[in-house]
Amino acid sequence: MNDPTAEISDIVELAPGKRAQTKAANRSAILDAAREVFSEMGFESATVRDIIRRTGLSVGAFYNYYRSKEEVFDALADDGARRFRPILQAQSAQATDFASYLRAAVGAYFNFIAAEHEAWTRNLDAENSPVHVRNTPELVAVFDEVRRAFGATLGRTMADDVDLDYLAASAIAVAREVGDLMLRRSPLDVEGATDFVVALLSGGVAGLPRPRV
Amino acid sequence: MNDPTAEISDIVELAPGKRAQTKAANRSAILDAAREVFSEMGFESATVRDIIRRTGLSVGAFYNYYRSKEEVFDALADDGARRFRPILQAQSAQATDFASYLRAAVGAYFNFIAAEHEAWTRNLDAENSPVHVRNTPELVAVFDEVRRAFGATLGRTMADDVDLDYLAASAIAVAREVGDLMLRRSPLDVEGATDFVVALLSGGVAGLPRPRV
Amino acid sequence: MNDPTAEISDIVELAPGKRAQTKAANRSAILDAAREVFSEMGFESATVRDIIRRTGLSVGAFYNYYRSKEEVFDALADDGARRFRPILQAQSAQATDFASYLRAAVGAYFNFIAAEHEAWTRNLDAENSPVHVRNTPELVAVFDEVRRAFGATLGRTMADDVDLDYLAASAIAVAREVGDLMLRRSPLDVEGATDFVVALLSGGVAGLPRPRV
Amino acid sequence: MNDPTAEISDIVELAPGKRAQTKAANRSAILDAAREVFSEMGFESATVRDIIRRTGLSVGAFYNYYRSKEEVFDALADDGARRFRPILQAQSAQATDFASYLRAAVGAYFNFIAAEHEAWTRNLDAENSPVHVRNTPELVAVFDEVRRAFGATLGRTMADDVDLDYLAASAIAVAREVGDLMLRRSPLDVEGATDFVVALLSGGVAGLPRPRV
DNA sequence: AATGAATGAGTGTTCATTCAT
DNA sequence: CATGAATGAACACTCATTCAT
Repeated sequence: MNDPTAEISDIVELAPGKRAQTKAANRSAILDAAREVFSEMGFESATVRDIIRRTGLSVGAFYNYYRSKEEVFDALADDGARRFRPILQAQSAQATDFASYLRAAVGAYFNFIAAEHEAWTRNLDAENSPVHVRNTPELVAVFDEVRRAFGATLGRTMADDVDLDYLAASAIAVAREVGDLMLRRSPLDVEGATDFVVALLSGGVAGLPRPRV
Repeated sequence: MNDPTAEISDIVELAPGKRAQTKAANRSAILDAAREVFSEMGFESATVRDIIRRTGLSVGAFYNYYRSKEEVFDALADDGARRFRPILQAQSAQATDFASYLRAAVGAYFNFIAAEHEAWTRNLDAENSPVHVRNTPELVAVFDEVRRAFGATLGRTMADDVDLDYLAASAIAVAREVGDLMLRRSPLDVEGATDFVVALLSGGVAGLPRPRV
Repeated sequence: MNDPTAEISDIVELAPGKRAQTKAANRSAILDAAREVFSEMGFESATVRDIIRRTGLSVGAFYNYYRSKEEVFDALADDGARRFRPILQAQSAQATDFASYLRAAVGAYFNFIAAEHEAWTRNLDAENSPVHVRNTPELVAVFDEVRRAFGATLGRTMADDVDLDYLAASAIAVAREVGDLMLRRSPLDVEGATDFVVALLSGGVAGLPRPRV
Repeated sequence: MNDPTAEISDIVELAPGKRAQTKAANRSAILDAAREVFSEMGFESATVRDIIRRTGLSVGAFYNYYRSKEEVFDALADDGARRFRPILQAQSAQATDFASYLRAAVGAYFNFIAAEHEAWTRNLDAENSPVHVRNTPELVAVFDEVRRAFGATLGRTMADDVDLDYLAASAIAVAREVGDLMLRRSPLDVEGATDFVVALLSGGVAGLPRPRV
């Protein structure tokens, strides 16, 4: 920055914006790596070196993009929320009753995590992992969003004398657990998982769909 | 202490069990402190010093009782499981159908965590806590047990072509979430929470009870 | 001590001096254990607990007999020297020339370590041991004694224009090394080892005896 | 530093090797410090902090260069062996009989330790040191090499019915002891020490040279 | 005296973060 | 901006020693 030759070579060697592109690429490379690493080892166990190792960058570079390990973690949450919220809202905008909202929201969520697949590996090996794994921050953010949206939709649909807090928490928990399990199975069956959650939360055990073997 | 003979035997010979009493007290003090600390900060973030600080003991004392940080963590799981499993089994022994088992199991769980109250403070301040919170190991153990029992009961009741994995995971997640919320509320309403969970899982949103304000 | 019944039972149950006997026995039990442990693990690696574990006594008892780990170590040296010095002196009293003194001294040393056998296990597994083993303090003391006696005898025998320091150090080193090797072999051959050392130091390689296979 | 072009290239681009130089310097500074510290206090007593204190570096820096305390210790052995072995081999290649090999080997060893002087300070203050001193790993490695070479040469010269193990161990022990003493004297007399060892091992006490006072 | 739980300074090692190059 | 060596606070854990019983 205080090196004038840098400016020149920028112009000569790089297309305009090329540097900005690299910057953005690095930022997101770190973010992606962090998502993986935090998923696999949890926030505390993950080291900054674990993260940058996957990017090919240097430790120093990490601190050029994020001020701390904590900051990437938060950025991850922001990122997840920023990308999922619009999807969720779009999907659920036209929902009129609880069941349709539920289906839209859960479907959106499952499609989202299915798309992120790799990155959301998260609990895939939770069974045998050292137990000390952690919530990806994106989940937290997403859950907050879902919780809010849920509350709103429910308020519109049902008499608000139902225990909304309990219901929202329950629905989110179910979506989360089933989502994790869904990712663990192959082939990936988003529709089946969505059907299950919607059915369970709408009609209870009695209305549950039969899985196709 | 409230045993007058203790004073006498103290002088002549060691009060039988006096030392053992202190040891047991310290052991459980460490266990309690560990439960709190792991709840508040998670396994990784929690330091051995965090734990012993709450007991007034020394670092060395910690290692007199547990061989490692890991071991207290495991002991916590054992402890929780050991105390809850029999309760759970007793309660659910006579259950004949899914609904009755569900009610017995969930009721047992909610009563258990309600009784542990203080100790199970767990996520009570999760909202404002440093985000990096974690599962208490006891929960893990208990959940495993519940999951197993659930599978068994369900097999008896329903055709086993329902997605048992999804269902067990969902039920456990719901019980957990609602249980946490329940503890956060006052007055404590175990019955209400139990009703909610049973109703939701049995009949879906439609059958949900109305909360008494 | 402030327990009057103890005094009584001491008199009733134990022969007079019995207590003193126990004390002496404990002292030497600790000493023996320490010799073994220091031999096997070296001073630094050996822990006080390692030592008392072999005596059946308690940590506290250890500090009743010795003020510190260091003190047992020193006591070991004193002990070794105290027991070996008279033997050495008796054996070498009538020696008139270097060769006869050498034979007497080396023989005495080899017999001594052979007798202590077990305790002097010392380097027996030095080859595969973690390298970080240490000189038993007894060796140090014994060596000092040998060195002194050597100097004296040599002065009498040879013109003192030979390099006494070099010679004494060499002879001690040879005795030590060969002694260690001797203990490693079976059957134990004190005479053969003595012959070797005497021959080597007296007449060099040329005069060496042939080993019996 | 004494390279004028360095200044220029420093500004434009990193001086090639400048960093590498510092790294190498630090590495060897740590190695040297470790040699001293291990010599003075032994492996167990020596702390990593003791070592780095002498380098002015930080604890962390130590682990930048060596993965563990153990590793520096081993590196020390490698280092010593790597540097001495070729010298030893070169010196002893043309030896035809035991006496000439002995002279070449011992001479090489004494010259080596004399050259290393400072570093090999080793036992110089062993007399008043905290007793708990230890073999520098380099000695171990070097001794192994000497032992091997000795066996080979002796096999050629003498009937192999002499006790080679005893002889090799003895010769090595003598060289070591005399070497230590030699370093303690001033002026340094490598030739005198070599003469002594060769004479003692070849012809025994009888053939010993007279020291020049 | 004997016991063994308690103490806490000290050890090896890790890792987020800084900064000279 | 990138690099990666340097830093040092912090951690889990050990162990000589003390001391109440």
